[in-house]
Amino acid sequence: MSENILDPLTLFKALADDTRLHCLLLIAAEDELCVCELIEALQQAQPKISRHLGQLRRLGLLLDRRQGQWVYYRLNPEMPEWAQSVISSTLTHAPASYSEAIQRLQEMGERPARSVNCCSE
Amino acid sequence: MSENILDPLTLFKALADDTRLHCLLLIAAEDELCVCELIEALQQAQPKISRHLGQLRRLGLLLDRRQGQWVYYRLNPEMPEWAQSVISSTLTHAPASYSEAIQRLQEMGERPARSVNCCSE
DNA sequence: CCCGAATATATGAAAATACGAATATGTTAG
DNA sequence: CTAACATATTCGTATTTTCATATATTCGGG
Repeated sequence: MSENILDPLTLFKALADDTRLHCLLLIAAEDELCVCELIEALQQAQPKISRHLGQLRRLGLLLDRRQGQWVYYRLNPEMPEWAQSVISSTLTHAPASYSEAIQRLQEMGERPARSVNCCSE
Repeated sequence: MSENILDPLTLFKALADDTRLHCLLLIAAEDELCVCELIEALQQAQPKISRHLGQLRRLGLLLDRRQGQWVYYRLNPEMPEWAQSVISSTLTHAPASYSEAIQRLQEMGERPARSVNCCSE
């Protein structure tokens, strides 16, 4: 089941939704984010965020790991190079709504501490 | 009217359809193609091709020019750099269906002659 | 001026997709 | 075990997108 090769159409369909695109860009910029951080950054309902993250995971774009009660999502390092290139090209454009989300992240009070990337904050 | 700035979500929605994606990739690879060539290459109905090309043109991704009875489409050179980068990264991946379309193009008998890029065939 | 070829657009109907609400699962603390 | 919190899933519906068909437009030739 694992290695469904990602084709361009599938990638672009995945990126063709505002919530999914923002999640991916934020995660690409921050390396790893948990669901509650994305909820805060994007000001969207929890089931909505979760549903889209699940979709991105099933497509092979994201990996998740559970740490205690939190689930962290990160880019799948096995994503094809061209796809990573698409994402990073997009990241350089940084639409306004994206910066606002980043700022909300930084202003967010008690962000759950990572035990692996220790010493964030 | 003219310079609606292209944002990532709009681009990805435009690329999230098989017909539009193939048209864009083929045009990106061949510099310029007319509608009848795309019809042959993609084996799709004329109104279908035309509708999607019109959409790509309205979004500012393509430019068209009429030469006699034919209408030629090419990439809009004013497209933002990040968007061009997205397209060219994708082009390097070249899914199977894409090569088949290219081949159909080459096997196509009487392709309309360009007067500007003169001397094709 | 009329005809045929190439291309564009309009019109519903069908299919795909996204959403909110309710609910389920899993984790930690007590 | 139970309460409380974080996250996931299901379901019915509303919205969006696509398609096929029919019709319009533009161009070149007779």
